[in-house]
Amino acid sequence: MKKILPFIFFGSTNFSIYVLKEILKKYKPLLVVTLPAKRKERGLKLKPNEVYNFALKEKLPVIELKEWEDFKKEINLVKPLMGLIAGFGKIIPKEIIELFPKGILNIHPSLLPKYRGPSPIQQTILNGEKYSGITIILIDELVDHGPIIAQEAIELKGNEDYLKLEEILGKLGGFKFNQIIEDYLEGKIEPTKQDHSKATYTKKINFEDGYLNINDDYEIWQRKIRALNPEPGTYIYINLKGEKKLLKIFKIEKIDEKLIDEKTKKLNIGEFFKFKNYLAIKIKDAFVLILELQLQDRKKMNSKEFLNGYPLETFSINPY
RNA sequence: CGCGGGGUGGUGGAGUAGGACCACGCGGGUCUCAUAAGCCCGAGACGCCGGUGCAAAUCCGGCCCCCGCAA
Repeated sequence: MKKILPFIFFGSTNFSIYVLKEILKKYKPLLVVTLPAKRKERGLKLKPNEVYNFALKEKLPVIELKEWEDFKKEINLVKPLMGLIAGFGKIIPKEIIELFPKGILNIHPSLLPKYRGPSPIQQTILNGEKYSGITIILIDELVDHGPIIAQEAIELKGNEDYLKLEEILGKLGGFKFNQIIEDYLEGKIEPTKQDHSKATYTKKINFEDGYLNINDDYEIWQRKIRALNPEPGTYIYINLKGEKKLLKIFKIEKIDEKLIDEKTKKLNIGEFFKFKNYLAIKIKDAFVLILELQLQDRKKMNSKEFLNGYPLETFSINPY
């Protein structure tokens, strides 16, 4: 039987859902708080909020946070002992934190103090880290800065993509929370200060970060592709019938040089060629087989299909 | 009403008024010791509704769907 823990859960991303799902195996929150559905994407349509829908499906009380003032009233009604944030996306003001007797915990998908900020998962992959993990902290007024309650590391295989790592860390975060929360509430865990001198920060990922440069190493390409899909995507530019077009790249493989014929070996960086009917390109230190791609305005497809419609001689690299 | 691109045989594309074309795939045949090879033959398509025209994939209006960017 699920135990009701007197806490409020704050979350608004897929990471939040993974965490919450795991917690629900053992506990139920008093309330789920998420950010209001925003008008976004093509046509600025109202995009349904995943966490909100998830909470409804699980029959959990859920509200959308609009004004902090209104939220204060909600707190007075619910009377939570503590809060838990996992992928919320909004900074909680000090005066709100103070309304929770046991404070607000945050499950952050990195080994703090490394990778504070908005894109810890992406940065972990981009930097080719061997380890990742989650940290549960007690929040203070600064972002990802509060003392550590618990931490759990995992070893990375080196082939995780963003979605996979988000899932792994989300589940791990929820699991760890379940393990320690009763001890925490009973005062058996003493929070330890982060070593702020070792802190590193991540920034918001933007579209430009997904650009794949033909003068970069294969390793960089492959990390970017794993870290930055599906959002914001990784891409190169090509000239197609006299026009510059965006070409998104979703899946690549390094071609074993032993399988490359003499003629292909002489290609310059940035030249395309055909390998086993798939599209391939020479970059700085490798011959790269492009498996899945998407031309601007068209659907995602494999490069065999792409070459049916756009033979090799109809396009070339546009190096920015 | 954020900006923009697009819906053509099974797949990817070309085609802005008058014989619907190309590549891959598929079926049949043929060549080969053999082949995801080559050659020959073949089936198969213009998102939906309406309008203008002698004539519409192509022009006009409405609808549906897909996609890139931006936020």
